[in-house]
Amino acid sequence: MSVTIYDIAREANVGIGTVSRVLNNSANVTSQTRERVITIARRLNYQPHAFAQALARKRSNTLSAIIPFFTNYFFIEVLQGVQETLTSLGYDLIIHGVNSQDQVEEYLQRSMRKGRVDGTLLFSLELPEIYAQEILERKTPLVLVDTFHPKFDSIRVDNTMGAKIATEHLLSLGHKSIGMINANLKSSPAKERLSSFRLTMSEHGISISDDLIMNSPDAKNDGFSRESGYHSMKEFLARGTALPTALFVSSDIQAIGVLAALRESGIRVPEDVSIVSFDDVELAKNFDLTTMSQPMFKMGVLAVKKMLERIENPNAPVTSVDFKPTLVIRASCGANKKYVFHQQ
Amino acid sequence: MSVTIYDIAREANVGIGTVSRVLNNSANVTSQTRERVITIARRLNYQPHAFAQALARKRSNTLSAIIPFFTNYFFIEVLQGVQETLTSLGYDLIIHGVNSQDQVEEYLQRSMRKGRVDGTLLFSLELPEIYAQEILERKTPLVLVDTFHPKFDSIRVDNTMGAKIATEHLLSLGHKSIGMINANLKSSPAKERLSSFRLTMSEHGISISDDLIMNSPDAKNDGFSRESGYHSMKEFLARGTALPTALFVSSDIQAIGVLAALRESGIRVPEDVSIVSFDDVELAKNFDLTTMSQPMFKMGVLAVKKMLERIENPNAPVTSVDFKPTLVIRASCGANKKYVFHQQ
DNA sequence: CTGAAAGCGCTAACAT
DNA sequence: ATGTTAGCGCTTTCAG
Repeated sequence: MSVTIYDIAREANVGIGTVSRVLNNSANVTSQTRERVITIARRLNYQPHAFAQALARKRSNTLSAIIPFFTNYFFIEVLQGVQETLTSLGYDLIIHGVNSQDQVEEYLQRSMRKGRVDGTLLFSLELPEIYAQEILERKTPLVLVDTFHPKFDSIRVDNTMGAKIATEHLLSLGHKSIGMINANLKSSPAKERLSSFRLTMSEHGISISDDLIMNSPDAKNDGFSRESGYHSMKEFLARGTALPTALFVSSDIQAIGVLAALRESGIRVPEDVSIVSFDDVELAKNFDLTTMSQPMFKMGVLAVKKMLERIENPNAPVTSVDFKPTLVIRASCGANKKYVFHQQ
Repeated sequence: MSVTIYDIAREANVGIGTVSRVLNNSANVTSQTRERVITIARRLNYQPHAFAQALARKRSNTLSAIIPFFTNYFFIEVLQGVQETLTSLGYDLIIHGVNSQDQVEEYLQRSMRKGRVDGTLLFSLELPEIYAQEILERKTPLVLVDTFHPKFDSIRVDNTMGAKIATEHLLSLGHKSIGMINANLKSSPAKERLSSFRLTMSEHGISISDDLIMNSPDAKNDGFSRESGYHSMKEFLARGTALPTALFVSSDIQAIGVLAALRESGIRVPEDVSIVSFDDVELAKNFDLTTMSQPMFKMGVLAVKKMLERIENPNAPVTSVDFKPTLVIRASCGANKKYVFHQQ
């Protein structure tokens, strides 16, 4: 079959132990024999067998990521950070795209097959408590991104602050009547963004009636989708409530749907209604969306970093970091005169 | 450490062979002992060690994909097809995102580490001839998606037909002066789309001068990017050539950039210039792009299917399938009155 | 400094 | 039908 260290050992007249040593740069090998082994290995075009290594080392140098896969561009951008960091470290990444919460469990199981991966990254999905226990017992490293559990390392965005900044931006522009198009309240980001919106409004002495708020009933991707935004906006319009002068939308992708729905009704943005959304995915700039920017790439990088630390030191105290989102002003809120949002 | 088949064997008073047999559903086990083993395995919460299995089976049940990762939404949609098919078959997917051709080689190497993966999927990237040889010798299954090599299975889109249909659509709308915003000619899809465009035009008796064609110089993603489209359009405009009445753009993502550049110059679509692009990524509908649709999900599914066949039968003749793209008419070409592309 | 040998956890061929 | 054993390819003691 393939060339193994036995082949090299034979050719070099040394034991496989020695071959292994030079291949792993471990000390105590004459530079003579080292040379010889390396030359032969190269000549034979030797490639180590990853699984055999993993089995012997009890370490696979691969991570898995469980992620609401291609539905939301937010993840793609975080993944990019994960990918690049991992690659530079010689790690591999196994991707498990899930479309619903049920699938999470299956993959959690799979990832936990001992030795399969050194750790797993869970994105934006609630960690079922039953699994939390089991994972803890098995000591499979797990880090959470954009989700939370007290027993595991996590990396999140400060949704409360983000929603506050977004809301205050709108307020500062003179808006008094502000509505919110939200994702599904089952998701914690949606929950947090809503309460912060409410709180901020009330801090400014404005109470908001329920018909100014539209929560998505969608299960798919927890309502963080274009369709969700579109339908929410349609329904909002159908309610007949007076249109607020501004809208806070819980994600860029939804905002794109909102824009479409608005356009169909001949409602202009930002002339008739201002919009600020959340995420700042690459798409956002194509739609000139004013939005709360999250450092997605950096989050990916940090997730990997945390994971590696956890692997090194399984008993270190659990850490949780919150990134602070920043406001990116484009045209959809009407604050930026530079932009021409709609052409004639 | 973790629970192994030895633990189960001991508890069940059987040999590890028997345990292995029931776990693998092989015949010749009393339903009695089968029951017993299964119960114990479940109670102990046994999880097979994937690497040990792979080592013994000489088969890993994982595939790798080398892919110009997050840059182009086309890939994401194909990947979705790959992912879902693989998952349903119990395979894992290791993703290698590359940003340039150089990285391809590194990953090709990595993927070829014997036993690491059962096969690799190469997307849209030229296969260096040196590697082609080596891969053939090593007999690592490789299937190409959106790229081609005579020695390997491949799945592509018929770019020639696609460009022809797109061009003829524009022609049928009465356009005589049609330009093309193309990606980097280093990429074969770009090359094919251009020549087909040229050919089709000349078949209709129209010769096109070079200044109606703009090829991207970008290396990044071979010019299939929003920025590339934006800059190409800007430059096109700067040339001072009379603006054609229609533009064929080599990808949706570029078309989005083109749209932005046009908007900045106050040029309306489709009133001033009609556009048809290529791919039909999900985004396309958000921009009301008329475009050539490629069955991306299906391509992903088929790629996996081909790979599995190749694994089963390494010596089967090489196959190559071409998907036929279809025209999706939206607003950007002005043919569809239903759409209101720009609001007032 | 280096060879030999004992695993890593599992599969599969070989006995019985 | 089931126990035993020999690998799979590599790492890592343990001698020497």
